[in-house]
Amino acid sequence: MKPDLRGYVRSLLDHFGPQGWWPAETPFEVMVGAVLTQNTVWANAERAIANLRAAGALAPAALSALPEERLRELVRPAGYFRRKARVLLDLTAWLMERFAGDAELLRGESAERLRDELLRIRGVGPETADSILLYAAGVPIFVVDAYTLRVLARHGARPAGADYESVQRLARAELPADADYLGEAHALFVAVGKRFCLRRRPHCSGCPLNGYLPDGGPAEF
DNA sequence: GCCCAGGTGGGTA
DNA sequence: TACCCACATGGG
Repeated sequence: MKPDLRGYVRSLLDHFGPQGWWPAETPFEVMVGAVLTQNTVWANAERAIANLRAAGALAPAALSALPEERLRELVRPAGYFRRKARVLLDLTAWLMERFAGDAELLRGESAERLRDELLRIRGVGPETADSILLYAAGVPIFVVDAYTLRVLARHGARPAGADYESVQRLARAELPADADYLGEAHALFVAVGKRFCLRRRPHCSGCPLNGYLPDGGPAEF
C-alpha cells in the first residue's frame, strides 16, 4: 500500500506550524538561494546572499555584469564558491536571454519546458530546478531533498532504492497540486529532518512521525 | 580534529 | 547502471 503522505504533512504541520518558505523577497532571490544552498546549511547561503545584496548584485542585470572573480568573493561563504559563481552566471544569463531578466515571467511559462531548460544548465540538478519551479514560478511540484529521503525511509514510507523521481511521483499522486501547500510540505520535511531525523540517530526520539506507519505496514510504491 | 550541511557532475569498472 | 570522488566554507 502507499503511505499516507498527506497524513505525514498534517502531523508535521501540527507539530512545527507553518514554515513560510521560501525565505526570499523576490523570485530572483529564490533562484540565487536555490543554487547557494546546495549541500550547504542555509546560514552560509544567507551570508553569501547578504554579500550580494550589499554589493547591489541581487538583481539579474547587476549580477550578470559582475566579473566572475568578484562574484566568487561574494559567494565564498556558501562553499563550492568557484562552481556556484559559475552556475549563478549561467543561470542568470539564461534568465536574461529567455525572460529579459524578469523572473516574474517564469510564472507564464510551461512547467515542463521550464524544468527542461533549467536542467540543461550545468550545476542545476533536479532539486535546484524544482525549488525554482515551486518557489519562484509557483508551479505545484514537490521538492525532494536529502532530508525528505531520509525522513521517509526512517518512518517506513520509502522502500529501499526509491529515488528522487519515484518519491516525486508518489507526492504527485498523493498530495494536493497546490504550490502553497507543497511549499509548506517540503519545508516541513526539512524541519523534521534537521531537528529529529539526524543521520547518527536512527531512533530520532521525540520525532512527531515516530510510530507513523500507515496500516502498520511497510510502504510499497 | 572530525563530521555534517536544503547537490551536482564527471570518471571508472 | 553502480559506485566513487571533487567541489569548500563554517558550525557543532
